Amino acid sequence: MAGPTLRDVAKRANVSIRTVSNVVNGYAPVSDELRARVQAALDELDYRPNLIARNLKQGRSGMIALVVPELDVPYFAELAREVITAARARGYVVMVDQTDGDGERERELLSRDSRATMFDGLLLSPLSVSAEELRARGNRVPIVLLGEHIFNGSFHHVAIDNVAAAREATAHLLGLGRRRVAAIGDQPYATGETAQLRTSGYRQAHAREGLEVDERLVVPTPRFHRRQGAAAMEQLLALSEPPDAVFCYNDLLALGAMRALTRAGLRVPDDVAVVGMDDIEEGQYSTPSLTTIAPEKKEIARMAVDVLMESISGAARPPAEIVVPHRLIVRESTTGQVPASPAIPS
Amino acid sequence: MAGPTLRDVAKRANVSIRTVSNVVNGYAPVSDELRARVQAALDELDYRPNLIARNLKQGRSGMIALVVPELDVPYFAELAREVITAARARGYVVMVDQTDGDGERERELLSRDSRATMFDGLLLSPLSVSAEELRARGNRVPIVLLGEHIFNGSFHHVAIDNVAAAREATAHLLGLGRRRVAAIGDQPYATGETAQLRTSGYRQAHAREGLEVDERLVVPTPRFHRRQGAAAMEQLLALSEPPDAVFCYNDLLALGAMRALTRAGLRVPDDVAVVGMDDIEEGQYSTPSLTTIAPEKKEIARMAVDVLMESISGAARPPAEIVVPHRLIVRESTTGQVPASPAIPS
DNA sequence: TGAGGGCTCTGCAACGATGCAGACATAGTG
DNA sequence: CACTATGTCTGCATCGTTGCAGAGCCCTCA
Repeated sequence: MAGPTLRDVAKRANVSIRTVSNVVNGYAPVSDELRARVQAALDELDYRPNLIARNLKQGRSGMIALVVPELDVPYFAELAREVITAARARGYVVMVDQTDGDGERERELLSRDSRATMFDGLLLSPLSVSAEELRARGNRVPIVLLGEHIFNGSFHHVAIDNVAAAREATAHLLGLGRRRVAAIGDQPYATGETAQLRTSGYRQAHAREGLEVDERLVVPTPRFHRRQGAAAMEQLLALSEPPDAVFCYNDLLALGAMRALTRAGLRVPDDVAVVGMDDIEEGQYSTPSLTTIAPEKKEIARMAVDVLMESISGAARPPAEIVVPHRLIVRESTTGQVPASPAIPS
Repeated sequence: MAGPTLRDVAKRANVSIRTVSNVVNGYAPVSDELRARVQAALDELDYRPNLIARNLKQGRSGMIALVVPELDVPYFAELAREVITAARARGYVVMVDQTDGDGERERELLSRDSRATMFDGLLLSPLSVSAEELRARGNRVPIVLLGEHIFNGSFHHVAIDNVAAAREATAHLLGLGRRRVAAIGDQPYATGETAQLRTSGYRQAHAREGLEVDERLVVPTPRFHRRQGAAAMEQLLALSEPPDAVFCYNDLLALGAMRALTRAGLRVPDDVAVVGMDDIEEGQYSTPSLTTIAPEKKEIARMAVDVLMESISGAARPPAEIVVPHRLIVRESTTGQVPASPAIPS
């Protein structure tokens, strides 16, 4: 099982271990003749460096960890993809773990014998654990938070402007003349403030138009899956005055809501217009396709990895609050117009 | 940056390094008094074991790597989720990497200085690299293949019975009285044989009914995304005698195909019935919901991790060909019937 | 009383690699 | 020709941990 070590190669080539190491790494100058001899030995034994040993010696592992609630939620899958790509570009590999939004699981990360110490840095997308808690457990590993708004600024943090994004999404619906615009996804009691920020944007959009928010149209959901979107939509349809538009706090909720609408025999957007957030690929292919707020996922990943790398190299910058651009992408679920061409979204 | 080591704790508690190690690991018996003293020192310094050093000493890293083509393809995201969960249950963490189906990237894995040596085992879902190649590069790390059929049996391999699954899917359509059943996703020239197995099942189903396959209805696609599904469907619709049903080699192709059908003003399943494969969650919520072949993803992940763990512990079993169950899930895209209740799929 | 046996605790070596300082030979310089 | 610079190559120490062998010590029992 155990492969040959530098020692084995050295013995075979009749040189010192150090010289073999030099050849492997191309470090110090080595005469052509010796290099050839060592290389031959390397090839014959099919030497592979033991990266664990190298890591120990060098004090870094070349690995970062990405912790998300659920990897099979498209937004996180797409984000993970970008993070892995960005990390690779910097010579890092990414360990991915999931917490299922379970606070316990998130806290485990910070516990004494968590594997966290194996990584040079952590990218966290926390749901339950507050920044306070994170800070309290003085972790030695640099951390960058993704997508959660943390007021006290203890950590680097990368996200879109949630208030503005929600405001624009809602304004889009109001701009279409809809007057009973519902919101699906509020989480008034959650530790994570993202949902609250979105609700706040939703309210701002109404305020700017001088409109009142009908509180019955603001539906909280414990999670952000299709299932909850459908359930919330059914609840809204049961109202005496159902909504004529819905702003959902993510695309999955929106897709669930659309499904419920279709089942109820209602047409989207004719009867009810729907907007989501995240711009997951699925929304481009749904029927109807989904109007949404698109965060620059590539940018989020790139910035997060960049900032993390910086922290790893020891730059003791004060925690940065990094805001990544987003934009509204209008599709059929609000305008009902099939784009001229191409027929297939890229 | 560097935290306290066993040495630091030992100095502080005035004991040997070895004793601190014993306390940390609960190994040898340590008197209550000493244990308390050491524990105090551990707490005061907030000691965290250096897992890299531990790994080096123990010769194992507690990490496996999962390599998939694209993490943002729902099937792989869902699979990754299960793999991570299964691995965690066995005390392992999972490094995830993507190859984008790029043969180069897959081969990189096997190259001399790939990080592969850092892991105790590899779970591979290869697209381009053949088993031959994998075997040729004698990697020292145990490997389990996912979802590719490898005839020569050089590696452990976990997958569903692709031929049977495709046959059942096609038989379902034929059983509904459809007579022009198309197939989207053939890859006659691909190294990976999965597509070919599915085509073979598709043909078997026809043969069993004594039906001829119209070769124009078998549409190859370079990849398995929504985009290719839509394109293939458009191509099929342009035929003088378009199909009345389609078997797509995965759900994404099917969703793309449905999208193209809807755009073309056709009704699913009335005009064209659609079946996919993979049972990704999206198919439950699409309009119409998608009939599909559901592989036991949990089981695939569990088996793959189990077999890998076994190889890691040195069991030199001959490469196992593990077949995981699948089943046909009938939804609206073929029967057109909205299930009575519940309205929301679980 | 003294050999034997637990119980605690310790020190050394090792995992496989790299940093560093220097050895040795050769070449260059005044 | 002595002396320094240069180019190659080597050995030792080290990263932080654990395996192993054994050192004391106290107790038991013949």
